[in-house]
Amino acid sequence: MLTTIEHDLSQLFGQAFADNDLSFDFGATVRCTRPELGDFQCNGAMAAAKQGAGNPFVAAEKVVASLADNDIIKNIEVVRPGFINIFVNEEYLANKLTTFSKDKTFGSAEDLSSTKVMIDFGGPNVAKSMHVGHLRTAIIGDSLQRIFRFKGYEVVSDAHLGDWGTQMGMLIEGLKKRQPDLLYFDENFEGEYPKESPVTIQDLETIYPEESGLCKTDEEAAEKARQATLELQNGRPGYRALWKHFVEVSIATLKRDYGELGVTFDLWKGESDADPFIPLVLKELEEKNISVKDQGALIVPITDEEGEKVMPPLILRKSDGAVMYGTTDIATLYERIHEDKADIVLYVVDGRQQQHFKQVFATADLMGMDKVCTYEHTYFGTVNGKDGKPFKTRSGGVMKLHDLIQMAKDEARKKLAESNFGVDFDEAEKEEIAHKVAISTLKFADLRNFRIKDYIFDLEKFSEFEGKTGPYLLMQVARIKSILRKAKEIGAEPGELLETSDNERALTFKLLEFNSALNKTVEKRAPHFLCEHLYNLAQEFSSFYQKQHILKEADSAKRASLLKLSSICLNQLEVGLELLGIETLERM
RNA sequence: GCGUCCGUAGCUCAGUCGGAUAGAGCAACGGCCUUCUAAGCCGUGGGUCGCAGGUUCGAAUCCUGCCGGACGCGCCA
Repeated sequence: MLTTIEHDLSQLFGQAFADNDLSFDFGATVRCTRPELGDFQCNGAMAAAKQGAGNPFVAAEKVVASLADNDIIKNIEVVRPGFINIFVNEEYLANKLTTFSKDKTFGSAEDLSSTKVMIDFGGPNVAKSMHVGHLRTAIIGDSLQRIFRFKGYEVVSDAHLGDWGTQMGMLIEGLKKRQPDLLYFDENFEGEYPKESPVTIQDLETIYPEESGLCKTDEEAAEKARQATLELQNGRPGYRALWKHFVEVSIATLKRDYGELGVTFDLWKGESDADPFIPLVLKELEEKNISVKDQGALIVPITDEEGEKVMPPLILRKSDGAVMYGTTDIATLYERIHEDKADIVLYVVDGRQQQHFKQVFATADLMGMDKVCTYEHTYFGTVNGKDGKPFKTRSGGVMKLHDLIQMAKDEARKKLAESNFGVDFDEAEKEEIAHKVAISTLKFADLRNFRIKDYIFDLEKFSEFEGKTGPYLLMQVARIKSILRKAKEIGAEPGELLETSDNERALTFKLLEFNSALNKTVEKRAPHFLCEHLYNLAQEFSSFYQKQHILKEADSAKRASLLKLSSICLNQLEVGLELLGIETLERM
């Protein structure tokens, strides 16, 4: 079992506290906030004092005096009011890093394969092409699925297409207006419908916004769309056949867009797949007296313990009989629990839907689903433009994802052309570099911000290649690879890690922080902790490599050790970037 | 009106189950390429952590109130 230094020290100190009749938990030891004072610090004595253990300084000294013999601590000091500062010895440090580096996951994976996590992200809608609004859920969701798998969970991701709501009725009515003679609209038709779709994705992308706009002002058109939706849900054959074409055409395009981003899903299910479970859910809700009729609709009132209404109810059936997305969400959750046997379901969906998920989850709780499953709205903030309003193009339109990627690529190409590098690279490699740099820029710029907060994403940010960015990390990876290649050419290979020197100390500690960064990422479902770690790691390497010329090191054992340290660093950077969904380059 | 979230350097953001002197990137200024990739490294300046109370040996972090901003609020998703 691999244990971190923090863990080893916490055990050691915990025992010392226990030996003084104080709680073991006071032994919790963390990295020191002030590196010049120590590598690690234990603040337990002060916490103990608060709970009546007397003078914290005295308590700390007692604890230190009763520490067991160990090979970890080089130097220890008690500072008022009761801090215990620890320096660890160099040999222990090198051994620790050697042990961790031998594990593919740096000791962070656990056997969690019996816990099934379903991650619902993407949520693209049929007939709508991907735009910036879909960027966050795709990037964050994809990163989370990679991270949870890496940690050892069984993970299933689902795109959960928006394919069952009123927009389907709008599309049907919109198409009927344009091509009324299609046999899908003939109620008396009983033959086979064509395999070939009557519409392209371009058609759908034209029809949807027009109809959607129309329904906002034209009550008659809106009513027709609602009616068509209901008929579709009730199984009218022509509508079902048509709808299937809409979905297939859309998925093909979505797969292309997600492919460009490097995002994949295990399942391409949609709201419609929950349809068979809707009757089951409605029946159970009725039998348990959870649902009630109200103003012609079937609803679930959301109340607190006293029965006071705390928010609007969840609407299961509209007064016209059609179901809503809350209904399909409940039915989907039901399916995920009863069919898929999910233990945890994460919804990586915009924070503006918090109330909706509270309604859905409250209903699920009433049905007792919380007894067998944990469900969370892993929400994220809005992507805003420089004006603080949701991001738009200069002309005020919605920025398409594809265009966004092209812009980032153009900038990357420009930057590559300006630099001294890559002059001898062929066009294909330059193109690969431009693509990976562009994707890394977009992904890192998004992931480095704490999920739940809104953030400003302006055009300049796409072309930001300096500082705390994706390309910076790709650069460090390329540099280390280059060093290792050159080392190989002169016959130098990574070898055994020697006792950690002063210049390697910060880098070594940083490498050993991978675990806690990853655990925090998992615990909070927030990849920015991992981003922060990887950036700091890359910086530490840069700093280390600037101060010490590896290939010019005359002592071959020392050189082998430095190469080893570099290769561990490379490995951790590559593993970490992969968890963010960022692909690395051999050179750039 | 009710509810949710946010307010940290000129700008963009970390840090928030209480710890020591609040960090990073960008922008500004000053150094470093005949030396492993300068998309880099080293350094300088820059802060009433929205405001006011409270709890504590100790508060950006916890509690209360206020101010400012974003978002959501029965038959769209």
